[in-house]
Amino acid sequence: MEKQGRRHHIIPKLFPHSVSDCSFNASDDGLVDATNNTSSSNPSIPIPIPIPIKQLFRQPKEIKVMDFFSDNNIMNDDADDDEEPRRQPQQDCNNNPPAVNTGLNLLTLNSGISSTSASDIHQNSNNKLMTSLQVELERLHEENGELKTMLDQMTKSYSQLQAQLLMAMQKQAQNRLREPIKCEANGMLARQFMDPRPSTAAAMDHVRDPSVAYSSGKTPADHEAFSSFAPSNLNIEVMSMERDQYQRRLQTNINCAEEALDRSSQCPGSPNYTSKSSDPNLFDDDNDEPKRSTDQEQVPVADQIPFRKARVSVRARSEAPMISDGCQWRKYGQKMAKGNPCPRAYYRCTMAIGCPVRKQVQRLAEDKTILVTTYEGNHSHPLPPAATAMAKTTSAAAAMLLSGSTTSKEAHQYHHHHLANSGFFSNSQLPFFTSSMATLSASAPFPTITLDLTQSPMQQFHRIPPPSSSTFPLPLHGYHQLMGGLGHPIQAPMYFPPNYKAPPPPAGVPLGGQRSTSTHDSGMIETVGAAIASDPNFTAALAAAISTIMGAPRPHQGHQGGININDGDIANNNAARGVVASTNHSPPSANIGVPPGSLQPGSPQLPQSCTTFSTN
DNA sequence: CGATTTTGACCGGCGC
DNA sequence: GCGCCGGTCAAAATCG
Repeated sequence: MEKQGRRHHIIPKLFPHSVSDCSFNASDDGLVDATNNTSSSNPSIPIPIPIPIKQLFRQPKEIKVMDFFSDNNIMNDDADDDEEPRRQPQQDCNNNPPAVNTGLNLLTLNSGISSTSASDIHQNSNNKLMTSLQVELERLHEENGELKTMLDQMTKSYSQLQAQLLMAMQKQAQNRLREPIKCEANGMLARQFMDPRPSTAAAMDHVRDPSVAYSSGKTPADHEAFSSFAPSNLNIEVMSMERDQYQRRLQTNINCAEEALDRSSQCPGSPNYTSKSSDPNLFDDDNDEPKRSTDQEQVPVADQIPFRKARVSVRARSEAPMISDGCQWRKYGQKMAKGNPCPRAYYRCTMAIGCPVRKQVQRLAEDKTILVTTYEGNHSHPLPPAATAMAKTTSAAAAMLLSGSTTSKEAHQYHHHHLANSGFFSNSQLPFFTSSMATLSASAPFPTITLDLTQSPMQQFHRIPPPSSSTFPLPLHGYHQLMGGLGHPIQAPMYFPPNYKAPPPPAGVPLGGQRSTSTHDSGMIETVGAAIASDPNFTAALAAAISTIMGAPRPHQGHQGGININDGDIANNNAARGVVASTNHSPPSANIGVPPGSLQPGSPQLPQSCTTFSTN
């Protein structure tokens, strides 16, 4: 957590007055105070910064900017200052020589003409005024165009984020089905670590969407109503208990989470900058009654669960101090973590001033060849292709995690019975992502999804989570955060309608073998494919997982022919061996010439560009 | 000389 | 209240 006192220290330095090219927020609540940022050229024109739509609509003063096209306001910079006597250009021209300095020095042209009559002077002054007004008009047109562009961008962003919310809502519905089993193993701890914002968002959609609607009150009757949402064969009691916690979070999230999270990581322009900033319908603090459940009651602050940021942790074998993920990072600290002889390095993204994304890099104490990179926050800037690929890949892995990442037998069964047949996010979508590759650690101080790219498929399949870290499917909350956490929007194919309901398990369809031909599957594959194909650096880590998994029996193999990835067919690539062979603890670059014998039988081959980790 | 890294100090959260 | 620990800051050092 950042120190508040120091934050205010830094903000002026990080956020200069000119923010036309900034897409981040400077205020603690994650929003730019547009009223305090006025253009130097024209105080009436708001700076073209990504102001949340809600704020735009809340600021009629700024909408009045368009009134500058009227003659009455042309010479009056402050359109709202009605008390100040307006200067009437025509009147001034009639009574006095033009006293308005237009800054164009138009008078000098006529200063030498002494024989001009009063009417000529009048006409000249009118011409000057017209010229100045035209200049002003053009300028305002340009600024208006910029504002329109901004609005369009925000509208697009809002649409994307709405899709995210819908998807999150659906995933949460699925998680609710999955939750009882998880609770058996993890108790109620899991929910505690969930990122609240998606919960809020999803809850909002629950209210809207009758397909997943359930009461958000806390009365026993509501418990029943909520429990009725779950299948009868589930642990209703646990669901109800969890719902209590969920509702507390919902309450507090509405009031506080956005602020808390935005303070930490959200920025306008960030993919996750949804929520209150870009969606006035969802997070209007003043007029959000229709968005909330009518029977909600305020939860005391004491009941509020501290909000924690979700993190994405990627494990990969690398001798390099840091794997390249396409972003620029600046190291700002290093600490010796307890229980690990290897120092933990702290980096922050420097691709944009004020980008809140940070990452930690540390080697595992158990295996120092494994590099653990933990990402936190949302980028406030466009990502380069490599970073986008990284994000896509991670999100794809997260999707796979959501599809059924569990380590318990029960959960697997449950996943198979209730989720795998849904057709979405089934394990068969991405054969190279086994369920246990991505896990969420409940023992971590933050909800952390861990993408383990270091283990062989059999290891992963039979992996037993360490006692200190229980694993369970990443709930929606974390997933939603994850999607934005790495600074990328959710891919369109990952969206499914809010009223979607998992179809009943088709008889005779093997579990996990259902091969959906929907665009969701193909979209997922494309997403991951693009990620793999476009990032030769992160591919190195990912290729390890791909190669090892594809080289082993796939219990949920249903995707014949593996993955088609653009022009790079992983199955025919060579270079995964380099990563696979990284288990020999040799520098990755030395793995290029690894004999085929070091590969697992059937290991795919990746381009040689994938054989090395790029180091920073 | 600017950018980046290093490193000790500081702060807040948390458990005892 | 105290100490531990994780995380961050910022001055100094280093790098390119």
